[in-house]
Amino acid sequence: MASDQTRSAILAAAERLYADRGFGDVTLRDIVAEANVNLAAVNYHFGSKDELIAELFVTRSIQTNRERLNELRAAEEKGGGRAAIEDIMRALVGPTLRGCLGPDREGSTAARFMIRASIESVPPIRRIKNREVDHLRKFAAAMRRAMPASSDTELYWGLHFALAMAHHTIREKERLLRLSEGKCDLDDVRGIIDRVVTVSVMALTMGDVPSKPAPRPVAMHGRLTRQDL
Amino acid sequence: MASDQTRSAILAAAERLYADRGFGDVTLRDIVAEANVNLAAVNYHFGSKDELIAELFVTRSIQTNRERLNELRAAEEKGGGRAAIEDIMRALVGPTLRGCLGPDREGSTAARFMIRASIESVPPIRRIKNREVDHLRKFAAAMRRAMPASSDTELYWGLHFALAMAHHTIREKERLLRLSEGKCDLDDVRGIIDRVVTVSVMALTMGDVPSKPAPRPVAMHGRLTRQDL
DNA sequence: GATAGTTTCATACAAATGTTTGAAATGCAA
DNA sequence: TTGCATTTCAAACATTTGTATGAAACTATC
Repeated sequence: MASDQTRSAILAAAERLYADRGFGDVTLRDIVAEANVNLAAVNYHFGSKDELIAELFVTRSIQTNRERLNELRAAEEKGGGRAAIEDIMRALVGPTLRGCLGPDREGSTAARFMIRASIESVPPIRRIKNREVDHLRKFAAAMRRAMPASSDTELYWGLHFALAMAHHTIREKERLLRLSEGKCDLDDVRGIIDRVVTVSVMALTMGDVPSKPAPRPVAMHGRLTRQDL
Repeated sequence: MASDQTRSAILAAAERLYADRGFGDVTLRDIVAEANVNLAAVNYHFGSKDELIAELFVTRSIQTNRERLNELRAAEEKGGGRAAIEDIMRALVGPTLRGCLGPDREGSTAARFMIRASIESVPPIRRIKNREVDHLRKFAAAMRRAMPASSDTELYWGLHFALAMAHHTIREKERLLRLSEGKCDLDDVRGIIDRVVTVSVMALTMGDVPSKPAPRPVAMHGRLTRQDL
C-alpha cells in the first residue's frame, strides 16, 4: 500500500515544482528527487510525463468547475429557476479568481500551479482545455435564460469578455502590479470579482444604456446595436 | 552578399514553422531544412536559437508598437493635444487586433506567428514582453490626460481590461468560434475593435452611467464608485 | 590574381531527457 | 513458509537538441 504514498508524493512534488519553476524547466529527475522516489516510479504510476501533468490539471480543473456549477445552481435556485445575469457571471469568474488570487493564496501550491497552467501552454493541458467548451455551454444556456431578448452573438461575446478579464488578470497580475505601481490591489479578490462582473454585465446589456450618446456613434458596423427588448 | 539571403531565409522559414507548429516542436534542424541552409548558419548569423526567436518577435512587436503610437499621436493631434478616450483605446487595441485577425490575415505568416507568441510563452519572448510596460505607460499618460478626473486605479484597470479583451480574443479565437458555433464573426475585425473599445470605455466611465440602477447594488465594496467629475 | 575577410558546410560534441528493462524487494494470501 | 502480484530500484537506452569546430568555398579589395 506504499504505492499510494509514492503516487501522492509524486503528485505533490510535481505540482510544487511546476508551480514554482514552470513546465519548461522541470524534468522528471527534478520531480523524483523532490519526492524522494525512484525515477521509474513516474512511468510506472502514471504511464508518462504528460499523463502526470494531465492528472494534475484535471484534478484542479474539476474542483473549479464544480464550484462554478454549484454557484450557478445556487443562483438559479435563488432566482426560482432563472438566475440573474450578475449572479451567473459571478459564478463563472468567481471560483477561478478566488482560486488564483488573493494574499492567503500566495502560498497555495494549487493556485500557483493553475496560474502556471494559465500562462504556459503545454500540450497535455491544452488538450484538456479544449474540452472546456462543453462546460461553458451550461453558462451560455443560463445566460440565455436570464436574457432571452439578447442575441446569441451578444451573449457569447459577453461570456468571452468575462473570461478574458478574469484570465488575463490572473495571467498578467505581475505586469498590472508593475504598471500601476501597486495602485491596483491584486489582493482584493472580492473587489476584482465585482469589477469583472460589473463590466461583463455592462458589456452584455450594452444596447440598453444609451443614456449618454454612446461613447462614439462612429463605425459601429451594425454590430453593437441595441437589443430589441 | 549571399549572407543576407541566408539570414532572411532563416527568418522567413523560422517564422513560418513557428507560426504553423508552435515553438514547442520546431527544431533548428527543421528550420534550416525549410530554409535550405546549413545547420550552423543559425548560430553563425544569430548566435543562438533564442536570439533568433527574439529577433523575430521584436521585429513584429516594433511594428505593432509603432502603429499604436502613430494612431495615438494622430488622435492627439485631432483632439488638439487631448485625445478622446475612445480614440486612445482604439489606438491601443486596433493594431494588435488588425494584425492578428481578419480573413485576409489568414495566410499572413506574421499574424499567425504573433498569435503563437501570444499563446505559447517561451523565455526569450517573455523577456521582451516584460519591457512592454514602458510602452503602455505612454497610453496610461494619454488616458490620464483624457480623463483627468479619474483615479489612476480606475485608469489602469481599464487599460488592463482592454488588453485582456483584445489578447484573449486573439488567443482563444478558435474556442470562441467553436463555442458560438460560428455566430461570433472573427473576421469582422472592425466590429471586434469597436466592441472592445466600447466595452473598455464603458469600464473606464463606469461611475458616469447610473441611468439604470447599476446592474446590482450589491457588494460593491466601495470599489466601483462613481468618479467625482 | 593573390590575399584577407566572410560565409558555408559536413561533422562531431556534449548534455539532457523521457522511457524501458530486468532484477531485487516488498506485501499479501493460502 | 510458499507462491504470486505489486512495487521499487539502479542502470542503461535511445533520441533529440543546441552548439562548436575546422576546413572548404566564396567574395571583394588591392
